[in-house]
Amino acid sequence: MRSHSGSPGSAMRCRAQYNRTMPELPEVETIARGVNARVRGDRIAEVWFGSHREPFKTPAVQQARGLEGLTILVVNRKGKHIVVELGSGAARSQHRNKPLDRDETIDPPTAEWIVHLGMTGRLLVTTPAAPVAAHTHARLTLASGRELRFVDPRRFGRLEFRDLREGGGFGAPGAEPLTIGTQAFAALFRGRRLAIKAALLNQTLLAGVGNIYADESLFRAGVRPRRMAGRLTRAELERLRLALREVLKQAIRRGGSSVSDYVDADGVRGFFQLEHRVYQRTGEPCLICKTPIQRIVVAGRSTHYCPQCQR
DNA sequence: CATTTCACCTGGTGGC
DNA sequence: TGCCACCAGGTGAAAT
Repeated sequence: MRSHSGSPGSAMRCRAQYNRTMPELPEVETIARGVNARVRGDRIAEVWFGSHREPFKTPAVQQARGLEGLTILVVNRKGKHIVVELGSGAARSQHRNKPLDRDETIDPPTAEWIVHLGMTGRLLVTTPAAPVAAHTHARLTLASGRELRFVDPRRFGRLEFRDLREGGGFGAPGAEPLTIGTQAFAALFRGRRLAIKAALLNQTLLAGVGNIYADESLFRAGVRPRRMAGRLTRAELERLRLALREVLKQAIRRGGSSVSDYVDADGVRGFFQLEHRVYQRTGEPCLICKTPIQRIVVAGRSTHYCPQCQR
């Protein structure tokens, strides 16, 4: 057993280890927007799947068969999932010269391609000639000549194909943190006996919050990560809701400017690191009160907080 | 049922 | 130089 907390060496090691932000709600939102801008309206001409084992929720053969020939109507986000709406594209020609808004579809979708990036997944739009990165698991050749590629070294990502004629569309189980209201937010945690941090990470309650934004929002709300969720006061819950919304919005704003870098190149880089007030700042002084930031483990995840500012 | 723990997976890193 | 243990974390299954 080796303790980590407080050692400046370990904090630096952690930082150096990741030059890419984990895909949580803001990153997925940014990626979905970027990919949408590049591929909407394009037709999937040919599909290649590379992995033999199972990073896929739907078997690769079935996905390939389903995807080929369909037109990408729009790319959206639900929680941490990227949802690619697909249709026959039959009506496409009538609209060829008409600019499309993000949420406008040409015709009703007949299928969906769900992409979850896991920890290290990337969804890239490239030329077919672009070098194929290691751990490329899927390549969708588009009629325009571009390629949509799914790359995921750690294989925590998931790909799923849904035929909407056979079943319903994908719905994230949890509420959207950007739009949930005061009462509904409070109701999520009522009577719950687990740590608030664990509750924030539970995707069936809130969809899209991961380790970074859980820590950052708890810091901004002044709430300790280990507090029992059901024991938070109304005021604390409202502070948390607003802090979470604010921190996610801020990250999305920041991400917007780096979309082009991301989609064509190599990942979500430098999105939000500079804004981190507690995440991976173990041992460094709190930006408010100078108290060293503490690292503990909650719900099996490294958790960072200020013992002075968070009660 | 609610909650907790753990396996999955790879690359970067430090220690020896 | 090389080898190896450790660790990051989203998710879902298994355990409690």
